[in-house]
Amino acid sequence: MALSKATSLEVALRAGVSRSAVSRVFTPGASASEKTVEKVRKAAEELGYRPNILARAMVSGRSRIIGLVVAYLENQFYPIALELLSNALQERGYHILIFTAQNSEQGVEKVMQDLMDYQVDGIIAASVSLSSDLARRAQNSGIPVVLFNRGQDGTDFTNVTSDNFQGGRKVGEFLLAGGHKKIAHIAGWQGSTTGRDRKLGFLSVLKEQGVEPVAVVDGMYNRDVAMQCTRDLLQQSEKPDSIFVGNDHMAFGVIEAVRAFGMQPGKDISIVGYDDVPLAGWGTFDLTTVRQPVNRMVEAAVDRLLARIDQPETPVGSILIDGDLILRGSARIPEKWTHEGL
Amino acid sequence: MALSKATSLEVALRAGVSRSAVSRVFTPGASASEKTVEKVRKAAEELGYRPNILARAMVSGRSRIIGLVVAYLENQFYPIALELLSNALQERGYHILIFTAQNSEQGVEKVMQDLMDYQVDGIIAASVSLSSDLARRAQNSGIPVVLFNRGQDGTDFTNVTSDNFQGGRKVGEFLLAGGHKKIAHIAGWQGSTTGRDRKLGFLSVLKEQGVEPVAVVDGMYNRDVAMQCTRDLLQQSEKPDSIFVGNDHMAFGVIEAVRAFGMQPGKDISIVGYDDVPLAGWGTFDLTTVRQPVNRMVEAAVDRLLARIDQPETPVGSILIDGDLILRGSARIPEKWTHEGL
DNA sequence: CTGAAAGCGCTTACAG
DNA sequence: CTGAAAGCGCTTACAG
Repeated sequence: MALSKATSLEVALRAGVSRSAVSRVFTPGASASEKTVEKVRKAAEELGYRPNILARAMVSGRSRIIGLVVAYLENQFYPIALELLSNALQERGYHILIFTAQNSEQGVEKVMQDLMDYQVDGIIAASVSLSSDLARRAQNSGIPVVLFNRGQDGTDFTNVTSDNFQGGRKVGEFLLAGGHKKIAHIAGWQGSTTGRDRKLGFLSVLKEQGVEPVAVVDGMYNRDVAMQCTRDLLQQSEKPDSIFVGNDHMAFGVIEAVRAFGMQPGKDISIVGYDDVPLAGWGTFDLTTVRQPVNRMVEAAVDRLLARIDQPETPVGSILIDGDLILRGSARIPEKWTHEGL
Repeated sequence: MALSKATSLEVALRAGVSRSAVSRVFTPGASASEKTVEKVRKAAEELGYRPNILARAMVSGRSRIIGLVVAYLENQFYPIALELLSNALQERGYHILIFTAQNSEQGVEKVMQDLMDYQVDGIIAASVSLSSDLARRAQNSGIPVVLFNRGQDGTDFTNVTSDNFQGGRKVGEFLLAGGHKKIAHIAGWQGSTTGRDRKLGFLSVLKEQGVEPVAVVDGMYNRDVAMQCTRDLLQQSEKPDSIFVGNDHMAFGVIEAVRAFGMQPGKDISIVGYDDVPLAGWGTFDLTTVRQPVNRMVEAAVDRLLARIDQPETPVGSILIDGDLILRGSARIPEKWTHEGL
């Protein structure tokens, strides 16, 4: 009944030991005799006692709280990642405190303050549009940071991404092998490394094979922008026979725009995305796309973050995770390819 | 530089006042002379001081943390709600700690313990499948709870939902006015009040007008189940000319299944959903649906929760928010209706 | 292994 | 309005 109202002192009294003993029983790795452990556990159970994490945080300097900075949950990739991150962290005894970032400079400032006010043990920044300023400032304050699905030009931070350059290359090879001649690219936001790397990888293949893209534009990771780009492309004299789109979220809009022109993806034109969010697998879109292995990305991010929390000396570093091209119906598949991927 | 490392004592020393004075300056509503405020603010600024929320929480008993229990972020309604809830709470000086619920009984138990360990000031339960057990136990421990998008048979809790019964009625009236004769319902999970109320409202209208539905099945809020139900319905001798689906997430699957039969929603058959998530507005689905006014639901939920935190005596109660039927292309629109809704 | 004591950073009656 | 003191619930050296 008196759930979580009991304090360690009350437990100590009932168990006939000191508060120190109670604390030790609830501290993994601390030494206590079998007898003590038993007495304390019994008393704790009867009183419904659980250590107050906040009090523990004060003295230990560990809040067991990870700040997650996100924005733009409309792109399905992020909620999925959030759910997996939360699960993984919960299993390790941490929880996620959400910080929704406003993009203004003021916003970054505010988020940074909030993050520090709550004494988070670490930060996962999963917002592509987030100023890397935030990461730098957290780092300066000694708070470990992991950039999730967001690269970094310098080498100051730990970041976890899929291998965007290689992913872009896979799409290039796929489209060329499929005999496409008029290839366009509606890129991810060029202010982000993900957008740039995918583009760079993609274009590097075209260049090697001597193919000049008919168009390369910035879709800004924005659905409306991507749709408008598509309409523009389809009205050109030199219509593309294929479009590589910087992420799935935009690609769904591109498919919609293509259909509005009476064209059928996979038949009249090939569309390829990036992410492989669940929607991509729906028959409605049936989108060929490069899979970002969210599970492994989450695992890596959590591993690294907790490692840096436990041992601040752990070196930072970029983690690149390989992602497969998933073949579906939205793009013509080269005859000699099996359905097993590359 | 020494961000957030400074303590109130250091600020006090530098400002030439006591720790109490510093505390008062940072406590809204506490009394301090203009002079003191000025001196303290200056010293704090120079030291980069900010009160430690965890320490404050210990003595004040207020953590400024709200536990949000969610699951199934694949249904777009939830991430959208999460983002809005987080924004609204941040504005009021609170933050969301995420608890992803596993559905097992063990899971509920674990979530409950975690929630209490972190001393959350309040709980928002936005998981339809969450055992109301959790809500009850939190309540017993004196933690205010708001059920979001989830009703409650008793009247013990504060819950915020759209007016699901009326919403169901609107769909019924709409389909009948459109001249539909063979009406089917793939309902939301019947273990939830949302699923039940929508169905009840819907069927009440049919009954009033003496129309017997051709089928009423439980779609479980599961896309695959809904698709299978659809296939079954379309293979019956008495095919439906319209289907009311318990939420948008299932409706997208229903539309897909319908198209796979070579039928066109809005022409060969009318499909109506519930929620009006962003996807519903995409041309690809163009789904007629009842809008759940997430903004207002979030506002109400936050208002009520914070009210109960500040004044535990605040009575609980159900809040019903009216939602409009949004007319789009997936269902035949009665001739006499304008496009302005009901 | 165990307990007494100090301390984490803050707020809140209590006097003045 | 202001400061000294006590205390929030816990952990961690320090002796024993």
